Amino acid sequence: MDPSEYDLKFFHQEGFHRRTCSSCGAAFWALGELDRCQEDPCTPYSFIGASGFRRALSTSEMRETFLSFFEKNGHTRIRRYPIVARWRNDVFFTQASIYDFQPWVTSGQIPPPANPLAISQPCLRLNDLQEIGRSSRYFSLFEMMAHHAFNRPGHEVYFKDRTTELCHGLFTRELGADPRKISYKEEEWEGGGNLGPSLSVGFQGLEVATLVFMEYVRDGDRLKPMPLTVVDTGYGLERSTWLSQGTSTAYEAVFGELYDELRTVLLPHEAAILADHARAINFLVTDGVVPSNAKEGYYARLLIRRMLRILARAQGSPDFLQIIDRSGREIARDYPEVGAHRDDLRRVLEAEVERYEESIRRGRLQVRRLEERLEKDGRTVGLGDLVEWYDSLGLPPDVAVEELRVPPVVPDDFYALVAARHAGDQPEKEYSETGTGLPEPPADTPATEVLYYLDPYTLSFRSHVLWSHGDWVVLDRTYFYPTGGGQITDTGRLGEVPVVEVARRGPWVFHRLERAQQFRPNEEVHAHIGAERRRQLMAHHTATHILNGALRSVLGPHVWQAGAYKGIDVARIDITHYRPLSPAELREVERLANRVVSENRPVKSYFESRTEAERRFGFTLYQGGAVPGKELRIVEVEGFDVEACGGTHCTHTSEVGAIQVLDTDRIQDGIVRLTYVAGDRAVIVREERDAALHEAARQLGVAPEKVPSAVARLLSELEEIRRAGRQEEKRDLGKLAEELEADAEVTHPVGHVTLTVGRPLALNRAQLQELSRRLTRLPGRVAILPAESEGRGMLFVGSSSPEVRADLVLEAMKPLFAGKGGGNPSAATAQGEPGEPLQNAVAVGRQSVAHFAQNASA
RNA sequence: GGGCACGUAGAUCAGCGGAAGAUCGCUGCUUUCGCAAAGCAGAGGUCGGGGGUUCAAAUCCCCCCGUGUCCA
Repeated sequence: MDPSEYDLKFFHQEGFHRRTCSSCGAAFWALGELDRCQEDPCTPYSFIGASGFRRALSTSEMRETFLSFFEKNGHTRIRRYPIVARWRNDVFFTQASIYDFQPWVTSGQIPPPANPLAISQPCLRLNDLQEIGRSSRYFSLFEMMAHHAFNRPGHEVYFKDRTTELCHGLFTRELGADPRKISYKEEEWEGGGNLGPSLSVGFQGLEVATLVFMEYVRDGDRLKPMPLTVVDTGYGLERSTWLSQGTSTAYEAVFGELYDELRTVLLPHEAAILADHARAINFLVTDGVVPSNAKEGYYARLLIRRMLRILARAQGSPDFLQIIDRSGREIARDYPEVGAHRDDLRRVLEAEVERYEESIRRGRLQVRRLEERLEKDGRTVGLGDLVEWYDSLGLPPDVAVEELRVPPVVPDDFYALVAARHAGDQPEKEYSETGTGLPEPPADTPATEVLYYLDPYTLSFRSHVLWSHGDWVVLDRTYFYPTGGGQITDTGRLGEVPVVEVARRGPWVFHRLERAQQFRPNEEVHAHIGAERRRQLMAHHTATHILNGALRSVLGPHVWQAGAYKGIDVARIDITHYRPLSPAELREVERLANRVVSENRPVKSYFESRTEAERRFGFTLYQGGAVPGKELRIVEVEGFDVEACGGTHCTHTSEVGAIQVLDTDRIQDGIVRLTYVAGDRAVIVREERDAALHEAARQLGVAPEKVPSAVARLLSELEEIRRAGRQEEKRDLGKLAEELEADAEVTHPVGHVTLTVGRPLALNRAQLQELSRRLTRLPGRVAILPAESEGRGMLFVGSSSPEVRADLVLEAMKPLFAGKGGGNPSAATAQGEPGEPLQNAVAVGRQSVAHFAQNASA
């Protein structure tokens, strides 16, 4: 980066000088005679025991000081975004304040909610978990305070000079830091293909803020200026608070009493981890994460299990749920939404604790069993076993060791060994963007005016062709709904040509025709939307909102929509929930949903500013995931459910007709799918089910409500018949065995072996086996049993004599009837040719038995 | 999204190419005033599903489904 990038007017006006750190060699700007940058490790912490600022502040006070300072300086205060970044598909969590505005705002596609703005954004970073408690300043969840400005050409808000001036003003005038102890270190920032200069703000050994100026796009080796430049700042709330208090670690400053209490029964780093994780878990679950074994849910589980492991080791430590609750109350002072659903949060976590305990219980059993088995072979459990147990059973090594009589030594790099097992894992597949198959109209093509938002009942309209290519047509205005938000496309026709698909990309709505048709630019077309299909889609979409509301009401506010599909035949909603729905829960959900339908509540769809909508309804608006834009389209089922949604909806709930859930399914740990129908489909499904039930009743000759008991009776009868059949077969075989034994050949005096030879009967393998078993029940018995069925010959040899090995007898017989097979000393079987060869084989079998019996006794 | 482990009697699991087992629980009998316990006897299994290899598959291979777990 060119040094001139950092050569700010502000620095010169204030009398800053550019220096080089004598320790790390970095260039920095400072007022006084500093010869090192003011960051660790070049400068040691100098605020421990003495506040670096005018006075000690709590995190609340620090946050408020920051936000009101920037308000005074022309910024708009913005509410926090969820820490689960639902509006992005490249990350799970909000890891910096700028994530809130990526990608739509930073790319210029939509305007920011305010400009400039100030925010304090809770962020989650889980890559340095091991640092928490070891280092004195790491957190999994931290708040990044920030002021952002988005500069468009011709509308510059502010950039480097003003940013630095504001930063300096905050620390010196507002917070009272000694201006001569601040250093602005020159750095480079790069991310997401963008880059620019940045300044790292150091004070008394601590990096307290970073000022990033997103300015360039990387284009090969060259840098291109960005059309929209962005001021991206980040001020650590926890670090600033720590600095103001001068406590020995940041944890004491941030977690206060809770940390002190935990400290009395636990080691310092354990107390820090517990307080830290408890705060992160509160935010995670509040923002809609249900602990699970996949995706964002796994990180919640990871944090929970880390806490539980520490608590399991420590004697007399407080209860997990109590710690969570204590932490939650603390957070609720600043973020009331975190405290609002404490009971629900407790239920979610209770379920998770149970699952953990079950895992550990199973793990312990497994460990004990395996050690016993190994001991029989004179072996012991090795380190590899521990790694395997952790990886596949989730059993931590320290727990496994407790169960072992002869435990292996657990090395410090145990978790590196686990990681090594995952070295060859495939990375996640690239996300494929939708709408990429669409043609590209000329850039100056005007936008399509979308009218389906205004009136979902207009199904016939006039419009003009803006552009057409092959079978794709872009209109100047349209009521056609393009696939989106889980709702599938409208169909219909343009003039006489059927429209089979509608898609949206950028400012245009594309209509795909059944066949290519050339339209003149500006040609007027009469468009008609397929009414029945649209009506069904509207019913399904409104039903989805009603069900979602009912699910949240019945199961609790941890329920979030994790995906949805509104088709013609069925609709689906996936929700976050920690266990399968019980039949009683499902019944309650269905009843509530249908009551809302029959109450005929108005369903209002309207646009509202994002800020106002979020203020009124909170983030549960974003059930459908990301919704860009300054204005949100709100769909409100009056008094029941409010969501930001772009779909077409009924105007009254009674138009939904009825909601019938067809099936529930656990599609992933922590995600339950409901498949359902509404509107005309619900009627049809009900008719079909009714007809099927009546047909079953007719065939059974009972009333429909008696079908279950009739079927149950039928099934038990069937079972009885099968049992009787099996017994009869046994009896038959028993009789046959007696017959055969009656004319058994007794070979003696040699060998004391009694040989029974059967006749070729139509018996299968299992029957022959059973017969042989009966014939060789007494010691010293040998049976040679031929059978013929389906043109094939079969032989079974059974022996209870140690002198005559069934497999060797069979071996002698095999060549005579082209038999293939084998067995063991007590039973052997082969298949081959039937008829005479089989008879010959039997004859050889007799000789073979005699031979073995004689040799043995000789 | 990927790796690994696991699906066998109501429960917990063993068996890992040649005749489906153990422990607990269940039923009946013996014993007891009754219960528990003990002894004896018995019932209970499409060995997750579907393909394949083999004379023969719970067992080996492939594909699904389900569960658990670790990691992104």
